[in-house]
Amino acid sequence: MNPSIQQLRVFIAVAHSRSLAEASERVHLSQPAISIALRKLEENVGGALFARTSRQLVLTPEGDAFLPVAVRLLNDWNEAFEDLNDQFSKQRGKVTIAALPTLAAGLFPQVIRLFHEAYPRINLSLHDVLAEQINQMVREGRADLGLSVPPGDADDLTFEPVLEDSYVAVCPCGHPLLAQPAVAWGQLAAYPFIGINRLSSSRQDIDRIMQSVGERLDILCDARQIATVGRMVAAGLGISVLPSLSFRQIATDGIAHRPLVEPTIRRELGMILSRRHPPSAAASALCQLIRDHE
Amino acid sequence: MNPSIQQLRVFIAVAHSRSLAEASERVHLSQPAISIALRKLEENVGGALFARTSRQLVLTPEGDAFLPVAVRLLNDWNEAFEDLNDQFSKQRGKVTIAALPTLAAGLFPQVIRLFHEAYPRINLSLHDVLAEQINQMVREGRADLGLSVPPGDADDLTFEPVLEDSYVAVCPCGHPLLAQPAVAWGQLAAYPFIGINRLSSSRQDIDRIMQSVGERLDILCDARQIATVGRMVAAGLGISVLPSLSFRQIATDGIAHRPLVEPTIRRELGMILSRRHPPSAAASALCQLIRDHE
DNA sequence: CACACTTACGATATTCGTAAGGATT
DNA sequence: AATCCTTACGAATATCGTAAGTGTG
Repeated sequence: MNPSIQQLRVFIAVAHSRSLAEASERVHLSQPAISIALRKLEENVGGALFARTSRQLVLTPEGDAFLPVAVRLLNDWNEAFEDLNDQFSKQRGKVTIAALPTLAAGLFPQVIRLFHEAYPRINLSLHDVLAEQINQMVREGRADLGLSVPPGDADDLTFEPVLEDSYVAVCPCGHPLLAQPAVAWGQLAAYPFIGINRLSSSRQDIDRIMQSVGERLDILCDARQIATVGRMVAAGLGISVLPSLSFRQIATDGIAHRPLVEPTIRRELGMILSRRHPPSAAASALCQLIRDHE
Repeated sequence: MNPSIQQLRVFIAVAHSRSLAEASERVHLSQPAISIALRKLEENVGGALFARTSRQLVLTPEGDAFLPVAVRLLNDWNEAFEDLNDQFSKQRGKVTIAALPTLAAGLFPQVIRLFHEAYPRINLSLHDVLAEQINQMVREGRADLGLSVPPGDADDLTFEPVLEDSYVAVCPCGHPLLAQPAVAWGQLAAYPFIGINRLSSSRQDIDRIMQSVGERLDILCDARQIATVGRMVAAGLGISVLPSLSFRQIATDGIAHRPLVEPTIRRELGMILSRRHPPSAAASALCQLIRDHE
């Protein structure tokens, strides 16, 4: 009662070759199979697509008018499913990532390179934004994947830890704090401090910890870019605290770092996914690569 | 290995209702059938279209992107086959007829009315042209059907007789020939003659017959329109010969007719079809109606 | 008789519905 | 307990290939 894709393929092959025998080779079917498929199709549409003369087939006017429609139908069909298949076989696709600047610059270059080698035709789009925006983008489906600190109370987001980072004190060379193997958080209050963006997750961590040890930073100024913090410290304006991953990015002559202790803070970093928006195949592949990376 | 139309239907129904149970009602299938069809489709395309959470289904990004494509695919599919079905069920279509002017005006009005009553949505297009042009139009597929005299030596045309006509002598009232019950061809030569277009099949018939009886018409003039012939005869300019079908069309006061004998000619009229171009369903229906008409 | 399409028939695959089995609210 | 999805299984259907049949050049 219902025409099938296969019947459409048969019709097109027969119409183009005007012969069942030749069509059977194109479609990789036996000649009788072609004959029957064509007959079934004609029963389905309620009339003859071909006029059977003695030894050859001729398209009826209806068949002739239907042929281009059938070709378009089949092409659209194939194209649609090839597209879909490409996406699932990760030969095509797009992944949008929202990552903390620290991770965007720190973890990303290596991961991106590996991913691009594995799936060269998948497009990667990276947004380096702050933690709250990351949560929002993942929540709204504007990003497939977030790379950030745990999202806290958001029950529509999942967090999967990937690596742990720690905070380090960053000082200009020759600074007294560098004489120690490690620096206690409480000691930071004694020096001018170069802060990073108050909205950033690390800054909020830092403020919270200082509060918990009962001290207050002597903040000289805040910078939005980590590199700026590095240069200001190198210039001797003050000291700072950075996640060690961030420090690695700006490590240059003139500054040095010491681990921060009392308390020793582990900063958990990982992947954020939405519960409401399932990950695409490409995004899942990237997640798996990130998991396997460490 | 190959997705099916039914699987596409299921996918769309599930995507729109976000529930297998509800989709099963739309598609008129059992719930397990929906579940399996969806799973098969996902196997076919190589990835998940839905993310199965505890009790509800959520489209994956791939499924979400595919949904509008699937809808378009299915709509195109349905539309194409509905069109085709309409053509075969004669609910739509077009028939182009090439007919001799005699038949176009004589046979046609009744047949057209019957056909249009039976198949109101089929478009009829009529070309009243001469016999040679009819043959050419049918041969080239520009007309589905010819209504004419037998096409002679054309082996790519078929002729099916429908009715026979005879020739009549047409005279103004009071003309001496009207005194007889029938007129012999040989008697025509004695009076001024109003001819019809030399290229028309009836004229060629007439000339041939006159030659065979060894007489020559005294041709006053030729007219292209049969109505013109009628008026000229009525005006007393001369007599004429017309197929009786044609005479009926122009029968008015002032002219009368008598059958032509010696020889008694039967003019065969019928349908011309192409051997190379099979008739459309609509054209076949018209042919059948014409056959049944007499 | 060779060629091209059709029919016949048995084997395989797909699809469906009923019934039973989880899992979640 | 109720709801929803999944799995299991037997039946109906569809599709295919081999083989035999039909008709034309």
